[in-house]
Amino acid sequence: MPELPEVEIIKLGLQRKIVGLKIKKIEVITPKSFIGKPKDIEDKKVIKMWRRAKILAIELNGIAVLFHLKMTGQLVWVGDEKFIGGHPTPDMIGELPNKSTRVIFTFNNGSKLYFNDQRRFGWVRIVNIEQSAVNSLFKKLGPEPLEKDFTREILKNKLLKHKSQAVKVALLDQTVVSGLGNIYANEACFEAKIDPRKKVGELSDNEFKSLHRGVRKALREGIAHGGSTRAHFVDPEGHKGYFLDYAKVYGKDKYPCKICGEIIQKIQLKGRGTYFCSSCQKK
DNA sequence: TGCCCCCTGCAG
DNA sequence: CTGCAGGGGGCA
Repeated sequence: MPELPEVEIIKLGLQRKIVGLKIKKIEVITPKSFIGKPKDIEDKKVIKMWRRAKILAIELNGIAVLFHLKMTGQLVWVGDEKFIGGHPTPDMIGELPNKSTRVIFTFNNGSKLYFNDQRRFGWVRIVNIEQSAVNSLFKKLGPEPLEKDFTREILKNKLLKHKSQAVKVALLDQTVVSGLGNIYANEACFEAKIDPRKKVGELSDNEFKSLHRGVRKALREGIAHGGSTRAHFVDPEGHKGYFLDYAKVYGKDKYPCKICGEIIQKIQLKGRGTYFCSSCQKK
Protein backbone atom coordinates (compact mmCIF):
# COMPACT_ATOMS: atom_id res chain seq x y z
CA MET A 1 0.00 0.00 0.00
CA PRO A 2 2.26 2.73 1.06
CA GLU A 3 4.02 4.42 -1.77
CA LEU A 4 7.01 6.70 -1.56
CA PRO A 5 5.29 9.55 0.31
CA GLU A 6 3.80 7.30 2.96
CA VAL A 7 7.06 5.47 3.56
CA GLU A 8 8.83 8.81 3.77
CA ILE A 9 6.32 10.05 6.34
CA ILE A 10 6.77 6.89 8.37
CA LYS A 11 10.53 7.32 8.27
CA LEU A 12 10.38 10.93 9.40
CA GLY A 13 8.04 10.13 12.27
CA LEU A 14 9.62 6.93 13.47
CA GLN A 15 13.19 8.17 13.42
CA ARG A 16 12.34 10.85 15.96
CA LYS A 17 11.17 8.08 18.26
CA ILE A 18 13.66 5.27 17.91
CA VAL A 19 17.05 6.61 16.83
CA GLY A 20 19.40 5.98 19.75
CA LEU A 21 17.33 3.19 21.27
CA LYS A 22 18.51 -0.38 21.52
CA ILE A 23 16.52 -3.29 20.21
CA LYS A 24 16.08 -5.62 23.15
CA LYS A 25 13.67 -8.22 21.86
CA ILE A 26 12.25 -9.45 18.56
CA GLU A 27 9.17 -11.62 18.45
CA VAL A 28 8.41 -13.23 15.11
CA ILE A 29 4.75 -14.17 15.10
CA THR A 30 4.56 -15.05 11.41
CA PRO A 31 7.79 -16.65 10.15
CA LYS A 32 6.86 -16.04 6.51
CA SER A 33 7.01 -12.30 7.16
CA PHE A 34 10.54 -12.32 8.55
CA ILE A 35 13.73 -13.08 6.65
CA GLY A 36 16.95 -13.41 8.62
CA LYS A 37 17.99 -14.17 12.17
CA PRO A 38 16.41 -12.10 14.92
CA LYS A 39 19.46 -12.67 17.11
CA ASP A 40 21.60 -10.68 14.67
CA ILE A 41 19.92 -7.44 15.70
CA GLU A 42 19.44 -8.04 19.40
CA ASP A 43 21.06 -5.46 21.68
CA LYS A 44 21.96 -3.27 18.72
CA LYS A 45 21.47 0.45 18.72
CA VAL A 46 19.45 2.26 16.07
CA ILE A 47 21.84 4.60 14.30
CA LYS A 48 19.57 6.07 11.68
CA MET A 49 16.67 5.40 9.36
CA TRP A 50 16.48 5.74 5.62
CA ARG A 51 14.27 4.93 2.69
CA ARG A 52 14.96 3.62 -0.80
CA ALA A 53 11.94 3.37 -3.11
CA LYS A 54 9.18 1.91 -0.92
CA ILE A 55 11.63 0.13 1.35
CA LEU A 56 12.23 1.48 4.82
CA ALA A 57 15.43 0.79 6.74
CA ILE A 58 16.34 0.89 10.39
CA GLU A 59 20.11 0.95 10.37
CA LEU A 60 22.09 -0.56 13.23
CA ASN A 61 25.80 -1.11 13.48
CA GLY A 62 26.73 -2.74 10.17
CA ILE A 63 23.33 -4.32 9.83
CA ALA A 64 19.90 -3.10 8.87
CA VAL A 65 16.28 -4.08 9.31
CA LEU A 66 14.41 -3.50 6.07
CA PHE A 67 10.64 -3.28 5.73
CA HIS A 68 8.46 -3.57 2.68
CA LEU A 69 4.84 -2.87 3.52
CA LYS A 70 3.43 -3.98 0.15
CA MET A 71 -0.38 -3.65 0.09
CA THR A 72 -1.46 -3.85 3.72
CA GLY A 73 1.63 -3.38 5.87
CA GLN A 74 1.58 -1.08 8.86
CA LEU A 75 4.09 0.04 11.42
CA VAL A 76 2.73 1.00 14.78
CA TRP A 77 5.02 2.33 17.46
CA VAL A 78 3.75 2.50 20.98
CA GLY A 79 5.73 4.47 23.52
CA ASP A 80 5.10 7.82 25.13
CA GLU A 81 2.60 8.25 22.32
CA LYS A 82 1.30 6.20 19.46
CA PHE A 83 2.56 6.39 15.93
CA ILE A 84 0.65 4.67 13.18
CA GLY A 85 1.82 4.53 9.61
CA GLY A 86 0.73 2.42 6.72
CA HIS A 87 -2.37 0.80 5.45
CA PRO A 88 -5.50 1.86 7.27
CA THR A 89 -7.52 -1.02 8.66
CA PRO A 90 -10.21 -0.90 11.31
CA ASP A 91 -8.12 -2.84 13.83
CA MET A 92 -5.04 -0.66 13.61
CA ILE A 93 -6.18 1.67 16.29
CA GLY A 94 -7.29 -1.11 18.64
CA GLU A 95 -5.35 -3.28 21.04
CA LEU A 96 -1.99 -4.67 20.01
CA PRO A 97 -0.91 -7.20 19.06
CA ASN A 98 -3.85 -8.12 16.87
CA LYS A 99 -4.37 -10.87 14.34
CA SER A 100 -2.45 -8.96 11.68
CA THR A 101 0.63 -8.58 13.86
CA ARG A 102 3.58 -10.38 12.27
CA VAL A 103 6.63 -9.09 14.15
CA ILE A 104 7.10 -7.17 17.40
CA PHE A 105 10.25 -5.26 18.34
CA THR A 106 10.80 -4.13 21.90
CA PHE A 107 13.28 -1.35 22.66
CA ASN A 108 15.32 -0.73 25.77
CA ASN A 109 12.97 2.01 26.96
CA GLY A 110 10.04 -0.38 26.83
CA SER A 111 8.49 1.05 23.68
CA LYS A 112 7.35 -1.38 21.02
CA LEU A 113 7.19 -1.42 17.26
CA TYR A 114 4.55 -3.63 15.68
CA PHE A 115 4.77 -4.77 12.09
CA ASN A 116 1.22 -5.62 11.07
CA ASP A 117 0.24 -6.94 7.67
CA GLN A 118 -3.20 -8.28 6.96
CA ARG A 119 -2.43 -9.91 3.64
CA ARG A 120 1.12 -11.03 4.47
CA PHE A 121 2.60 -9.73 1.24
CA GLY A 122 5.02 -7.51 3.10
CA TRP A 123 8.25 -8.50 4.82
CA VAL A 124 10.86 -7.61 7.36
CA ARG A 125 14.38 -8.53 6.36
CA ILE A 126 17.74 -8.42 8.09
CA VAL A 127 20.65 -7.54 5.82
CA ASN A 128 24.29 -6.78 6.33
CA ILE A 129 24.94 -3.27 5.10
CA GLU A 130 28.31 -4.14 3.62
CA GLN A 131 27.10 -7.16 1.78
CA SER A 132 25.64 -7.55 -1.61
CA ALA A 133 22.29 -8.40 -0.05
CA VAL A 134 21.45 -4.73 -0.05
CA ASN A 135 22.78 -4.16 -3.54
CA SER A 136 20.93 -7.07 -5.04
CA LEU A 137 17.72 -5.80 -3.49
CA PHE A 138 18.23 -2.31 -4.83
CA LYS A 139 20.14 -2.68 -8.06
CA LYS A 140 17.09 -3.06 -10.27
CA LEU A 141 15.35 -0.03 -8.84
CA GLY A 142 15.04 3.06 -10.95
CA PRO A 143 16.02 6.54 -9.75
CA GLU A 144 14.56 8.25 -6.73
CA PRO A 145 12.09 10.69 -8.25
CA LEU A 146 12.66 13.45 -5.71
CA GLU A 147 16.44 13.41 -5.97
CA LYS A 148 18.37 15.84 -8.13
CA ASP A 149 19.67 13.12 -10.43
CA PHE A 150 16.15 12.29 -11.55
CA THR A 151 16.22 14.38 -14.68
CA ARG A 152 13.78 14.69 -17.53
CA GLU A 153 16.24 12.89 -19.75
CA ILE A 154 16.58 9.97 -17.37
CA LEU A 155 12.83 9.59 -17.12
CA LYS A 156 12.43 9.78 -20.86
CA ASN A 157 15.15 7.23 -21.51
CA LYS A 158 13.82 4.81 -18.95
CA LEU A 159 10.27 5.17 -20.21
CA LEU A 160 11.29 4.67 -23.81
CA LYS A 161 12.28 1.12 -22.97
CA HIS A 162 8.56 0.50 -22.72
CA LYS A 163 7.31 2.18 -25.88
CA SER A 164 4.28 0.00 -26.39
CA GLN A 165 3.05 0.30 -22.83
CA ALA A 166 0.47 2.72 -21.53
CA VAL A 167 2.21 5.59 -19.72
CA LYS A 168 0.57 4.88 -16.42
CA VAL A 169 1.55 1.22 -16.57
CA ALA A 170 5.15 2.16 -17.33
CA LEU A 171 5.22 4.58 -14.41
CA LEU A 172 4.40 1.72 -12.07
CA ASP A 173 7.47 -0.19 -13.23
CA GLN A 174 9.98 0.25 -10.41
CA THR A 175 12.91 0.06 -12.83
CA VAL A 176 11.65 3.22 -14.53
CA VAL A 177 11.08 5.31 -11.41
CA SER A 178 11.10 3.92 -7.91
CA GLY A 179 8.47 4.66 -5.35
CA LEU A 180 5.45 5.40 -7.50
CA GLY A 181 2.43 3.22 -6.85
CA ASN A 182 -1.10 3.20 -8.12
CA ILE A 183 -2.25 6.39 -6.44
CA TYR A 184 0.65 8.58 -7.48
CA ALA A 185 0.95 7.10 -10.96
CA ASN A 186 -2.65 8.17 -11.55
CA GLU A 187 -2.08 11.57 -9.99
CA ALA A 188 1.11 12.10 -11.96
CA CYS A 189 -0.69 11.49 -15.27
CA PHE A 190 -3.35 13.95 -14.24
CA GLU A 191 -0.81 16.60 -13.28
CA ALA A 192 0.85 16.08 -16.65
CA LYS A 193 -2.52 16.27 -18.44
CA ILE A 194 -1.80 13.02 -20.22
CA ASP A 195 -4.28 10.22 -20.76
CA PRO A 196 -2.98 7.25 -18.74
CA ARG A 197 -3.68 4.94 -21.70
CA LYS A 198 -1.44 6.86 -24.06
CA LYS A 199 1.46 4.75 -25.29
CA VAL A 200 4.91 5.80 -24.18
CA GLY A 201 6.08 5.72 -27.78
CA GLU A 202 3.53 8.39 -28.69
CA LEU A 203 4.62 10.94 -26.11
CA SER A 204 6.07 14.22 -27.33
CA ASP A 205 9.10 15.85 -25.74
CA ASN A 206 6.79 18.31 -24.07
CA GLU A 207 4.79 15.47 -22.62
CA PHE A 208 7.89 13.82 -21.19
CA LYS A 209 8.67 17.14 -19.64
CA SER A 210 5.26 17.57 -18.07
CA LEU A 211 5.28 13.96 -16.92
CA HIS A 212 8.56 14.55 -15.13
CA ARG A 213 7.06 17.58 -13.47
CA GLY A 214 3.83 15.71 -12.72
CA VAL A 215 5.56 12.81 -11.01
CA ARG A 216 7.45 15.11 -8.70
CA LYS A 217 4.48 17.33 -8.01
CA ALA A 218 2.21 14.42 -7.11
CA LEU A 219 4.79 12.94 -4.75
CA ARG A 220 5.67 16.25 -3.12
CA GLU A 221 2.02 17.01 -2.51
CA GLY A 222 1.57 13.57 -1.02
CA ILE A 223 4.37 14.19 1.45
CA ALA A 224 3.16 17.70 2.16
CA HIS A 225 -0.25 16.31 3.08
CA GLY A 226 1.27 13.73 5.39
CA GLY A 227 0.71 10.72 3.19
CA SER A 228 -2.52 9.26 2.01
CA THR A 229 -5.26 7.32 3.60
CA ARG A 230 -8.95 6.75 3.67
CA ALA A 231 -9.04 6.43 7.42
CA HIS A 232 -6.34 6.54 10.04
CA PHE A 233 -2.95 7.46 8.79
CA VAL A 234 -1.50 9.10 11.84
CA ASP A 235 1.80 10.85 12.30
CA PRO A 236 3.66 10.90 15.62
CA GLU A 237 1.65 13.83 16.84
CA GLY A 238 -1.56 12.06 16.00
CA HIS A 239 -2.45 14.04 12.91
CA LYS A 240 -4.10 12.24 10.08
CA GLY A 241 -2.80 12.26 6.56
CA TYR A 242 -5.45 13.60 4.25
CA PHE A 243 -3.91 13.19 0.87
CA LEU A 244 -6.81 11.32 -0.65
CA ASP A 245 -9.04 14.23 0.17
CA TYR A 246 -6.73 16.24 -2.03
CA ALA A 247 -6.25 13.58 -4.69
CA LYS A 248 -7.49 14.86 -8.00
CA VAL A 249 -8.38 11.58 -9.67
CA TYR A 250 -7.50 8.54 -7.56
CA GLY A 251 -10.69 7.13 -6.07
CA LYS A 252 -12.67 10.02 -7.53
CA ASP A 253 -14.59 8.16 -10.19
CA LYS A 254 -18.11 9.48 -10.65
CA TYR A 255 -17.07 12.77 -9.06
CA PRO A 256 -16.50 15.90 -11.09
CA CYS A 257 -12.98 16.88 -12.04
CA LYS A 258 -11.76 19.68 -9.79
CA ILE A 259 -10.40 21.54 -12.78
CA CYS A 260 -13.06 21.23 -15.46
CA GLY A 261 -16.09 19.54 -13.92
CA GLU A 262 -16.04 16.54 -16.24
CA ILE A 263 -16.86 13.26 -14.50
CA ILE A 264 -13.73 11.29 -13.55
CA GLN A 265 -13.59 7.92 -15.27
CA LYS A 266 -12.36 4.64 -13.90
CA ILE A 267 -10.99 1.88 -16.09
CA GLN A 268 -8.64 -1.06 -15.61
CA LEU A 269 -5.11 -1.01 -17.00
CA LYS A 270 -3.15 -4.20 -16.54
CA GLY A 271 -5.57 -5.12 -13.83
CA ARG A 272 -5.11 -1.95 -11.80
CA GLY A 273 -7.74 0.68 -11.21
CA THR A 274 -6.98 3.70 -13.37
CA TYR A 275 -8.61 7.08 -12.89
CA PHE A 276 -8.54 10.05 -15.20
CA CYS A 277 -10.35 13.07 -16.54
CA SER A 278 -11.12 12.51 -20.18
CA SER A 279 -11.31 16.22 -20.75
CA CYS A 280 -8.13 17.44 -19.01
CA GLN A 281 -5.96 14.49 -19.98
CA LYS A 282 -5.09 14.27 -23.64
CA LYS A 283 -4.76 11.22 -25.79
C1' DT B 1 5.74 -8.27 -21.81
C1' DG B 2 1.63 -10.26 -19.81
C1' DC B 3 -0.42 -13.44 -16.61
C1' DC B 4 -0.83 -15.74 -12.31
C1' DC B 5 0.07 -15.88 -7.79
C1' DC B 6 1.03 -14.75 -2.96
C1' DC B 7 -3.14 -13.45 1.12
C1' DT B 8 -7.26 -11.40 3.75
C1' DG B 9 -11.29 -8.76 4.02
C1' DC B 10 -14.70 -5.63 2.46
C1' DA B 11 -18.30 -3.64 -0.69
C1' DG B 12 -21.66 -4.45 -4.07
C1' DC C 1 -21.26 -14.88 -4.44
C1' DT C 2 -17.74 -11.94 -7.38
C1' DG C 3 -14.60 -8.46 -7.81
C1' DC C 4 -11.49 -5.45 -5.99
C1' DA C 5 -7.64 -3.44 -2.86
C1' DG C 6 -2.07 1.82 -2.29
C1' DG C 7 2.80 -4.41 -4.60
C1' DG C 8 5.68 -7.04 -7.07
C1' DG C 9 8.12 -11.81 -7.88
C1' DG C 10 8.24 -15.72 -10.94
C1' DC C 11 7.01 -17.73 -14.85
C1' DA C 12 6.24 -18.77 -19.99
